[in-house]
Amino acid sequence: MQTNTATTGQIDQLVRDHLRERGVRYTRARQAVIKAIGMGDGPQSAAELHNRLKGIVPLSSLYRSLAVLEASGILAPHLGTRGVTRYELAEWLSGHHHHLVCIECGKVVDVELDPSGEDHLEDVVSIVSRSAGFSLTGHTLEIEGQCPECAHEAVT
Amino acid sequence: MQTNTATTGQIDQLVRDHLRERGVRYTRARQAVIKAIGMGDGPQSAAELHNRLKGIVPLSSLYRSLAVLEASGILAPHLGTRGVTRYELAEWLSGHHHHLVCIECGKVVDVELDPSGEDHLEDVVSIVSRSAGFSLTGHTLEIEGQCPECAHEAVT
DNA sequence: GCCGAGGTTGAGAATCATTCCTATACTGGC
DNA sequence: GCCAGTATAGGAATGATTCTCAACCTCGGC
Repeated sequence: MQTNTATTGQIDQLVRDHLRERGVRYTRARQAVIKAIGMGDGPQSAAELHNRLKGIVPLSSLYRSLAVLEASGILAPHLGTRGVTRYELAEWLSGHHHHLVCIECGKVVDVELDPSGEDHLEDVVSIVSRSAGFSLTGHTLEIEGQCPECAHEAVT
Repeated sequence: MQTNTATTGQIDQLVRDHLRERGVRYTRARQAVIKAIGMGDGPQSAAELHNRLKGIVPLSSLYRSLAVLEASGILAPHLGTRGVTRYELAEWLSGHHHHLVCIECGKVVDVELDPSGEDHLEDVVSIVSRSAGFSLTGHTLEIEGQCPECAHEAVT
């Protein structure tokens, strides 16, 4: 579930416009990638996407499309589970959110904070980054735990 | 800089005791790894550590030591820049902290929040994870931005 | 409708981090 | 000092990702 409830079609249009503005083509492969990403309910790895797009987009093209879309600000990478990069729609498409990451299976679930929590967080973030001399571009709260399925298995 | 100012020697002793309790040997290679990690001021990758330990600990042993120390709760992995896992001392050795990550060069700097910010954050985290059915094990705030060096280069 | 420039694709090779395998070396308890 | 259980070195194997290069499309100009 995306935290914004834009439909696949709406997102497709937003992406199309955004790319046109920047003079980047929205080719068939890229459209397929966006669609596949919209189908999951959290960041997805290249392997997972390749699976969905089997026979449509070869792996090398898939990686290239991901790189282009990331460079154009459409996708955001999430470096979660060991060794694999998962991609999701950038925040301006999916809404600002944070991640619950399962330490067992690597599953990532998007969550939103309530407005007051988010405001507070942003204050803290900006103070901290300023004091370290960093020019701030974003933040994510990564919450680690066991997802319900893994917690259950651990008991059995 | 570690946020706790335990000396290398103190940490070494804490690690030694912790491992003994769990019946894990504190071999020369593992000691070297701990020392090398204590020398950096943020999480370090296997390659960086291998560089420091050139000729002392071969790569395969280094990885094995990292795995053992992680499993024993001495080290914590940080999956930062694309494709590389960086290790740092676990929080009970280095203090609870968050990360400022440079989006250009991948450098990671540890930061602590002030107590009220941290308290607030913990409340938020526990509410969110409970509502998703996750059993909470930890959290980190990842703040992204440009470090002073990279920001400066961008200007030049 | 045709052309050329430049971006894009496909397929496989190459690279990089990490893990696995196996023979050898060490350690602690007896 | 010997044994069983661990740990190590070093190289091969794996898996994700990136690169290379020839063939292919696409867009704007004619």
